[in-house]
Amino acid sequence: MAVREPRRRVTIADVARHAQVSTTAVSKVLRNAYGASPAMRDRVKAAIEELGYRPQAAARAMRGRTFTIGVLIPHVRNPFFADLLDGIGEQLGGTDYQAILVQGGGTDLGAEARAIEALVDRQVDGILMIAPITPKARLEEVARWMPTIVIGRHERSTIYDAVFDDDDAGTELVVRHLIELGHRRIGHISQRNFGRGRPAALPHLTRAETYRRVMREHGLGDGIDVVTTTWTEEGGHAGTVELLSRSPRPTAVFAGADQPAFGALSAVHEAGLRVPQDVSIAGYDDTRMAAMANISLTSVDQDGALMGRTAARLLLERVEGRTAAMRFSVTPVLVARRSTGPAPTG
Amino acid sequence: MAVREPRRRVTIADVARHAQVSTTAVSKVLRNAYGASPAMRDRVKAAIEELGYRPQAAARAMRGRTFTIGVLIPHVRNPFFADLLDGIGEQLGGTDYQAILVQGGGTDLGAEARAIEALVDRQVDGILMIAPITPKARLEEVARWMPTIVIGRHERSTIYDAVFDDDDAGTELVVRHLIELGHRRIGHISQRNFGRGRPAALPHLTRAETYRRVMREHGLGDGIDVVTTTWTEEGGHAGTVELLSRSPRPTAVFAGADQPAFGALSAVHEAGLRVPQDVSIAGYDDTRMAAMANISLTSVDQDGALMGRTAARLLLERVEGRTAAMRFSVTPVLVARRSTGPAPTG
DNA sequence: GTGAAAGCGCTAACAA
DNA sequence: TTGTTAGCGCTTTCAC
Repeated sequence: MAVREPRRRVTIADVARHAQVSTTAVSKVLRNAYGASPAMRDRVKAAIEELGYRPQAAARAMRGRTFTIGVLIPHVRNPFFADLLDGIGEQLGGTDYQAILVQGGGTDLGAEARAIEALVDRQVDGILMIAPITPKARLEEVARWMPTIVIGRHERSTIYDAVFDDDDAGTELVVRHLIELGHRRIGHISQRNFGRGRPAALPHLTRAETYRRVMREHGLGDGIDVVTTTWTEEGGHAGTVELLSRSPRPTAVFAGADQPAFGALSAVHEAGLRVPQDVSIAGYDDTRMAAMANISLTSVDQDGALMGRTAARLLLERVEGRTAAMRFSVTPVLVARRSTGPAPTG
Repeated sequence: MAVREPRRRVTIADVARHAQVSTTAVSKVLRNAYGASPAMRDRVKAAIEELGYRPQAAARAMRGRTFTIGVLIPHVRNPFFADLLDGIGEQLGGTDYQAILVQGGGTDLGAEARAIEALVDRQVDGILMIAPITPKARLEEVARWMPTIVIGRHERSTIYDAVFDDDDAGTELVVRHLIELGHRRIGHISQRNFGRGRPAALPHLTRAETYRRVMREHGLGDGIDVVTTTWTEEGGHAGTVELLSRSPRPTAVFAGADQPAFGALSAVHEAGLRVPQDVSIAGYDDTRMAAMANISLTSVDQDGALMGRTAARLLLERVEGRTAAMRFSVTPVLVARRSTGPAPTG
């Protein structure tokens, strides 16, 4: 009972036989290649339909394309990545390309390396890497093999394309916003650095750097206070607990991303303090939860769907043959909500 | 500049030449197959190491396995699925199998069908389907081709394995909890039904059914009020706005899942009502956000990581040859928090 | 225990 | 325009 039937799959040869043509003809029709008369196209298409034929990606991979786009994603738990994936899906919809996702961990260089290799081993036609922590040299090594787009990192490369948010501008927006509200002691939650080498191109490092710069530019060097955790709800919570234990304690926290900001909100709440009367909280990413009325988190919007669409478009261009490197950056917008307010007086 | 180097990949033949053995020998070593002496194993392994050889999945797929597990996921935005994926990753880690994810949409039968076909076309060794809306007949058709585990649906099948939460028990827990708190008019937010045929096996339908049953069993048939939207923050918000417009309005809302529950919280907040003094809100899934102190959402915990681990384990068993069908159900636990409280008197 | 050789389904030279 | 044919990199008989 319930034995797997080794029913043979329909192949290109079956279609050819059924349509009374050669396998070459079928192959041409499948790829919309030159050299097949309209009449033959119709017959082949009819046969494909009747037999329910579907090309096997593995066999195609041996000679040509797999029509597969590999997406490296640190972790699906980050809601901002969902926006990126929406954009990617939008751009790929209607094409013959299918996106497959592989989780890289986001905090484990080895796991990410394995994820990238998994994609390479599976002969995808191109790779979209979302905020990889892998050293640039290795990224370029991969990019030499196959079309690659790196999302979220700022370095210049002549071998792969880059799509990123202007984290410097976005951070400046939030930090200035807080300073204009009268805050002088502003804590910042940053992420542990998991990569090696010179990874200054990663968002969390740019954000921390810009935060420091803007603070100093406003003569608030003494108000700088950075704690380093992971950008999760739990990490944001722990980081905020630490910041709140300072004396004097900061009157505002720039959490670096929405996920840790949610944890920050809960930590402030637990401490019996009010947002924003006692402590202002700001995030980054403008995820959907941030817009909920009971959360109302001030954040920075970087159009994730646009980034995703652009990245996918650039990748398809590369698959089609472009080799010149391109860079695309999104300009972020501050979305001020009720989690930030004037600094408490006194 | 920046031209893609068509540098040939290292193949099994290169390894064989380098180790002075046949390609057959290399293949045997790779698969830990019988018929290779320890001495030969060592030489081949050394050659693999030196040359940096990696097997190409596509070529393997032509004859044997791809060592790839396909995961169909409705949408990465649902945080509960992240728990499932954690469990799957945990179980697959250390094996030679790699999980690849494909998004199916969750609300579009056609998109899901394409996602499943994409997985089949790519010759994965097995498929894990998370809450598919595809008719059972089609699931069984796929399962006849390749090892399949269905997560989240309750139907019995002799062809695929099922891993699911006991939604009936979980729903009973929440609804009774609300009734015991004195609520008589309890609204419920359900999901539109996107599938066809007899999809009574999907979680949202079980939850709605059980909600109705428990209400009636407590003589609260008149207090039943179900609105149907999508299980997103936005959907939960819209559904709650509708429920709050009733007169008399419900004193509690069982949102069916955490995501819509978050939207419900925001809708109640916007209406100028207090949670739980005016309206109690309960979700399902016990996601991390639910535990945040400022949210403190009453929910039902279904151990997603355990479900994921189990599903992956069952799938590997099937890949190794098991054909008898198995079912595994997780017993949910109520997690009462501050979003639910006594019904307002009067 | 070892290796030669056939062949998986498809694409792309090349001939016709 | 059409078809013949030689592989792509691997696994798997089946001799030895």
